Order: sequence, then C-alpha cells, then structure tokens
Amino acid sequence: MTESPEPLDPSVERLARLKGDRCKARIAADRLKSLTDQIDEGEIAAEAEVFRAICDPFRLSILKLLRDGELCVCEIMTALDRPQSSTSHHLSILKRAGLVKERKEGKWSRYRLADGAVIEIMKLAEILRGG
Amino acid sequence: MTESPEPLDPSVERLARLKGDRCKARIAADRLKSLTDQIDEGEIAAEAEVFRAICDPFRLSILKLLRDGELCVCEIMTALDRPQSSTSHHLSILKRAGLVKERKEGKWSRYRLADGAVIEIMKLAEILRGG
DNA sequence: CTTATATATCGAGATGGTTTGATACGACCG
DNA sequence: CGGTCGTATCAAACCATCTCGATATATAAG
Repeated sequence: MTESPEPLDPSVERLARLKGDRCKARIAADRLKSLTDQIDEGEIAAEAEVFRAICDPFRLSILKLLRDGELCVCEIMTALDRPQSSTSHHLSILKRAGLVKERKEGKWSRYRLADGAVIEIMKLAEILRGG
Repeated sequence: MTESPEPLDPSVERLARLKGDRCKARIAADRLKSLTDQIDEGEIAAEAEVFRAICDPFRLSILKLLRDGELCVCEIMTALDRPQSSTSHHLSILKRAGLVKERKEGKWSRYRLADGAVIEIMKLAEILRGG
C-alpha cells in the first residue's frame, strides 16, 4: 500500500484522482467542505428571492420609476402602458420581496422604494451589464 | 366648455379623472412621460439579465463559493453535490451574463468572479433580505 | 490508437412564471 | 342605498426554465 488504506467517501475519491494524491485530496475536500458549511440554504433562498423579484424587465422598470418618488398603481400602469391586473400583480411580488412599500390612502395604493439599497443594487447591475 | 376642448390621449384622460383637472392631468402625464423616456428598453433587458442570472439558488451558491477564489467545474459540483451537466449549464449562464470568467487549463475549466461588483451586489441582497 | 477524464451540449419531462380578461373587494359620491 | 372608480385576486393559456441522463468533444495518458 503506497497510500492511505482508509476508505474515503466518493467525492474525496474524485478529488484524489484530480489531485493525484490522497493527502492533497483530503485537504482539498476539507477546504470545499468549509466553504459549503458557510452557505446557509435558507439565506440563499431568501437572497435569491430578492434577485428573482428584480429579474423581470417590467418589475425592474417599476423600480426605476419609483426612484423619483411615490406613485400609485394607476400612474405606473399608465406610464408603462400595461394592464392593471399585471401591474398590481408585479407590485405584490416586489412588496413580498421587501423591495417596495405600500401606503393606502383612500382608494389609492401608493408605492415607494423600501430602502436606498434598492437604488444601489440597480447601480451595480448597470456597472455589471458592461456599461 | 369649462375646460380645454383639445383632444387628449386616453392615458391623459385617465389622469384627468384622477386629478379632477385637465391642466393638472397634463402636468402629471408630462411628468410620467419624462420618467418613461429615461428608461431605455435595451438597458432594462440587459440589467434584468444580470439579476436573472443570480436569481437561481444554485447559481447564487456558485457565486458565493467563488468569493474565495477560482474553482473548476469538478470542484463546484463536488462542493454543492450536483450533477455535472447541471453545474456546467449554470456556469454557462453566469458566464453569458458577465458574472464569472473562464480560464481553460488543460482539460480543466476554471471559473472565477468577473468583477468585485458581484460581491457587492450579493452584500446588498443580504441587507435587503432583512438580515 | 485506445482509454480515461473533464467539460459541454442535447433532449424530454417536470416545474414554475407571466399575461390577460374576468371577477371580487372597498372606498368614495350621488 | 346604487354606482363608479381604484385595486386586488382568480383562472387558464402560454412560455421559459430547471433537471438529469445520455451523448459529444477535447485533452491527456498509456
């Protein structure tokens, strides 16, 4: 036996072939394990929901409109030329994701950005888009 | 005729009822128009693609792994315990969106974050998620 | 040249999201 | 009250995306 006879789990076996050395493989496996341990599945899901809310072109347009201040559903649907039901539905998605806040005033529902971070996150997308 | 007899387009008519005054309606319509004019459909689509790339939990996990440095496909699929074809597919989506870069080395493809802005955008999502 | 390994691509099934008109709910006004 | 207006919700058609096994490509090794 030139190398450790101890049984290794399949993923370490893979890395052993990759590294050509069981010892290095274990170190690599431990490193990967410590990285995955840092990742909480619940956090990932919650953060992904934020991105999922912004990833629709219509919803992103709504957020850009709201940079200049509060608007009601009626104004948003007029500005973006979309059906009322669609506008209301997408606003509810943005609200559930915590990106906008609602303020009821008589029969109107007025929406505004929930946090300055929403503006920041849009700026970063502009940078990443290659502009 | 107590008010302007000029024909107004339907969206201004809507706002006229909303504001109860054709003059105010026109001002509001002009404001909305100037807001929508600032929005370029191509930019919106490009930026939405960035968010669409990050909105999948698996892809977000990949990006979090890559914060600590370059990894090959084999290491990522091992760390996250996913099929190879799926891992490769999602990496191609991240690459197309400009979030990661690829470096070929022999038979390996090593991936890394394309820009520090990717880390920043993930930090903002952590803030927004309510944490 | 044959084999093995790492990665990419393909295809079918399953799943989830978007769109739209229709409908329901609530607030205001006569 | 009854009607109108703003908004929310519903349901169904349509479309995009995720998954995962199978296959293809490419590089290295024997």
